[in-house]
Amino acid sequence: MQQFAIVATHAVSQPEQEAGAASAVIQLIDAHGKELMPLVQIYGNDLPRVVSELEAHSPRWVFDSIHEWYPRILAAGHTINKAHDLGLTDNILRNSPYSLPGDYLTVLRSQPDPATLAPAHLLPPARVSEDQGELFSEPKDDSGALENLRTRFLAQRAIVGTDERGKRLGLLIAAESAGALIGAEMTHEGVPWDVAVHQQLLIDALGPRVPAGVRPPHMENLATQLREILRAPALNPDSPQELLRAMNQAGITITNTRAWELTEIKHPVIEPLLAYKKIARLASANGYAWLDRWVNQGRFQPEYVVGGVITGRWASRGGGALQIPHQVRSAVRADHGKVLVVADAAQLEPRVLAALSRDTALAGAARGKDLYQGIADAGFGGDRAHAKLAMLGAMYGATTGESGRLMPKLKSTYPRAVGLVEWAAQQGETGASVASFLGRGSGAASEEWMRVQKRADSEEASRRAQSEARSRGRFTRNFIVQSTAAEWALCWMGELRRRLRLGAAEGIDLGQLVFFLHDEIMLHVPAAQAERVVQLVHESAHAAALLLFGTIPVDFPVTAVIVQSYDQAK
DNA sequence: AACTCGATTCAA
DNA sequence: GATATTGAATCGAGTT
Repeated sequence: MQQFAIVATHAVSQPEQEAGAASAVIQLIDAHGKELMPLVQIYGNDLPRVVSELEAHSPRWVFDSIHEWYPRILAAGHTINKAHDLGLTDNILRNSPYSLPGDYLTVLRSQPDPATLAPAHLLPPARVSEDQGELFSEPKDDSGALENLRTRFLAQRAIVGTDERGKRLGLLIAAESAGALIGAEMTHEGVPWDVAVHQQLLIDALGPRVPAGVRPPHMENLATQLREILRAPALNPDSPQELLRAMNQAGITITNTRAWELTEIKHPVIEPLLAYKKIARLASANGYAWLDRWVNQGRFQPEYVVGGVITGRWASRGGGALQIPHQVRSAVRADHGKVLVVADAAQLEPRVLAALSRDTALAGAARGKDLYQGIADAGFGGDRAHAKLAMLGAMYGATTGESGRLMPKLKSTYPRAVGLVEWAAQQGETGASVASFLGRGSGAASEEWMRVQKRADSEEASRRAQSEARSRGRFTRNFIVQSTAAEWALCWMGELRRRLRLGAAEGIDLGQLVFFLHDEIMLHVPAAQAERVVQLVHESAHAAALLLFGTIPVDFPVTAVIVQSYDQAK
């Protein structure tokens, strides 16, 4: 029998707390909400220990926010197996076309911000606290209280159906919550970061360390060169405005100072300028300040914001985890006796499109390891670059240029796949919403957007409406692919975590997931287990596709390599 | 002093 | 080639 353990803060007044009242409570219930044992009271910081003991019942832990609760359990050295995140689930249910209609959905949709409170009419009357007159008492907030969480949990379960759509939605909710567990665990572990290696590469690129606020030696040298070449003795090359002005005065006709535009220009200033920009970026984004701030005791520990992107991709906080430049990846090094297993899904999004659209021709092209070569051989005269350009253009909504010109050819070769993204774009342009395979909704168009569409009364307004419609079309076009790819990645990681834990249960330390980025994962693994983990990574990818789509003729290959440092991967 | 916004560059 | 999705972070420069 499935059991659920609801963890709630025990909302008590200040005097009660000082008198030694419980800080949290745990209620164990079955799927119908029936209580299975008396409330467990938690005192002080005893939560991790109690959770760890109750884990023997293998319940699904219900939290208002895994992100808020799980780190303190991890910090105490414990982990949990399964969980349900009420906040993340609310966010999914609010936008999903698969949520069953009813009071709870109505309430969710009436709250534009993430819900933290159960709808009042679904709750028992609030207990009136006796210390309302207290001048210095905190305002009462029952959002984390047990009855509230229990009601929300049961209401959420009630609007997930048992048909195909309900099953998909249920899988999405389980995967999202598993993702939240994994995110917290990865933050806890951290990416192994060799500070000495990083410092050395900074010295190589920038010169010896100087105090904050002083320009590093190699940058200063280049700045001097730039000032001489441009005859602008006071130039601060860190200011795009100053730089633009100085370059214009030197007779270089440009309108911006973006690196990729500068590469086109022939002028003696370009080479040192590009060199300056490159190391300036390193110094400001991943220099000494970054190391001091974000790497502690050999670990980079960014926070992951699960579901932080509308498409279901993760966002991150702290240290720019979504953009670790290749330049510094040699500093990501396994501890002694360990290795990194770095894996990524090969051309995930077009494969997802093949699965979504049931396009057997595209599935055929995806049969091999290299999907773009498959497309190239099927209709682009073996020209892989063109095939890739066309495919990306279809998924992003390119209309002009090379990519736009290749579209008719792509559409005639893969009518179902291209037809699907075009349908999604059309939906978006009319203000409708679209959804991922598992039912994550894109959200309806904003009222402001609708207003702009309706107005369109002048030439100018009409142009703007057109442009915004197309822009929203590109968003929904990409949404169906990106969001479903994110779901595949969640399932992949979830399956992998399950297998790693099975190993751990048998007393074998298979290492930990330490990093995730859209379609790429990194594990920190005891060297002796590396081959086995690589196996599990492949197995999990296969299992994820099966879990998501069932048996379909689309492959989802992953590449997994065993390396000592991150720069050795691909 | 604290905030916001645009420009830029990095990632998938 | 020049074009299209989603993000984070820093800086300068302007605002409150």
